[in-house]
Amino acid sequence: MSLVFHDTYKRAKMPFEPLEDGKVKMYNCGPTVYDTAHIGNLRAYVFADLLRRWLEAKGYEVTQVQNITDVDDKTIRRSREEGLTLSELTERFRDAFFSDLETLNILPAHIRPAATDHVDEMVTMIEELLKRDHAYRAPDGSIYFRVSSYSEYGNLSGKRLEDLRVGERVTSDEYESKDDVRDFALWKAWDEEDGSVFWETSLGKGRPGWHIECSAMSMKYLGRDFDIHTGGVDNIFPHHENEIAQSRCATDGTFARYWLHCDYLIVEGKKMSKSLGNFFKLQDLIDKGYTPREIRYVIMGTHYRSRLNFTFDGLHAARSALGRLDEFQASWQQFKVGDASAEAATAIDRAEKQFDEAMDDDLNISAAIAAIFNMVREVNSLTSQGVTTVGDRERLTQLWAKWDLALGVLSMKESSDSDGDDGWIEELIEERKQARQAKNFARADEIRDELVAKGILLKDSPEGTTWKREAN
RNA sequence: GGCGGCGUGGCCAAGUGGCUAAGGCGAAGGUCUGCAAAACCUUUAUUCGCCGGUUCGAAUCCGGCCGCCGCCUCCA
Repeated sequence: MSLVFHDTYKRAKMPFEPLEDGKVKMYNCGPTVYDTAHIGNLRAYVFADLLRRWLEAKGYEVTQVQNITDVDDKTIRRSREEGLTLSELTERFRDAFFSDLETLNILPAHIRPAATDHVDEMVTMIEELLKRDHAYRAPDGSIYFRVSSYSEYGNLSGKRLEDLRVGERVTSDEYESKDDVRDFALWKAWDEEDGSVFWETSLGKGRPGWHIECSAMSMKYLGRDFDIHTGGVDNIFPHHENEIAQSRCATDGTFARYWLHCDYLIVEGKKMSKSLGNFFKLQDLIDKGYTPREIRYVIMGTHYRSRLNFTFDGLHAARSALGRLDEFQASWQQFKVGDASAEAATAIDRAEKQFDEAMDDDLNISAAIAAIFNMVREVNSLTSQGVTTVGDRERLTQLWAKWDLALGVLSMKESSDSDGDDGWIEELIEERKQARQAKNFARADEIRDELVAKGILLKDSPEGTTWKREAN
């Protein structure tokens, strides 16, 4: 069984073989920090996290680099609007972004470079491109990459040079200094709009173009050629196409060897937009009473190359499904003393194998989760027959921990619940217990109804009564 | 105009030539319970947008049609 990934460049699933045995070097296109991320943005990082976790589960030593774009048109415009310096603005949203990642149990990338800290590397690369005649300086002082100098341009996105249409969006003013409308900026000469944002370099006074940062930073930390480059499908063109062109032309290398892209997220079947009222940031959902764990489960639950339909039904389904997994884990405590049973071992082994095969197949998360639930059902059934033992529990604990590491959701803490004092609930439960012992069921039911009205569900068992909050 | 994707049970969602079309949610029935809830078990698509074709055999391949959607210069 071998690991395969769908490579956008080859448009096919390809066996994954890293450059260096046992090691994977991966670059994720990170956010432009001009605002807090919405759940669509966050999907890309949940995906990258799942990818990294699975590679690590396979035993690879992963080096993950995720950049922060902290200088571009949007960050500059926004900082001026808010009356902040560029770094004041970008640091605020960068921190908010990191915080969102942590909330979603996304492991921090090993290296998280910011574009503004790597202008020197970008300048060096642009100089090399100029030297090799893949770039030119335009009359306005900006430097552009000459697309016609790279014959393989368009291979990633499947666009042929001659097909690229000059759309209405390309105003003639903005591009009149370019030799060819398809050429893209490597270096933007300073203008009024940039205000105090500029670097004085050998290239002149200005700032880097967008695409060059990812080339410079990925190669700085991962080497000329590295294994995986990820991003959203919207990055395929032009961003990644341009990265490939400038990187290969500057180095003669391969650059990234596997390109993985995740699709968009839509909400309730529609494109997320503020006017439709279906535009959500992480905190918006938490404020509605959903937990980060439920949100992660939903975002993760659809294959990364499919469009994810994010719905509130789905969020509730996640709550039930996770509850079932939690109940399963809790049920291990009831296992009787004894050696591992052959029946349970068979179910557990099969599930482990199915999970591995599913994830190895381009991260087929649906099939992987199905393997978990199949095992849950089989083991529950064995438990009801009194078959499962402490020996089985050991094996389950081990496998569960492995899956948890890979998915990052099994033991993820339910936060944002139980803020405030829950003592009143315990008091009512105690009163009800006494009423029940006195066979005063009328009062006992009254208390239960009262709690239900407040969204508290009771669960009676031989060990006592426990409670939990109902889905809102 | 160019390139590309999608349409599977009430909802979400795997499967892309052949054992009985995964799994989750929901729903129904059962076990348990003072009654419930929760939990657990069982059941829940002769059928994969429609029409043709290829094949011993198709949700899976080919053609046509219908419907939805993405990208085509800075948007994860």
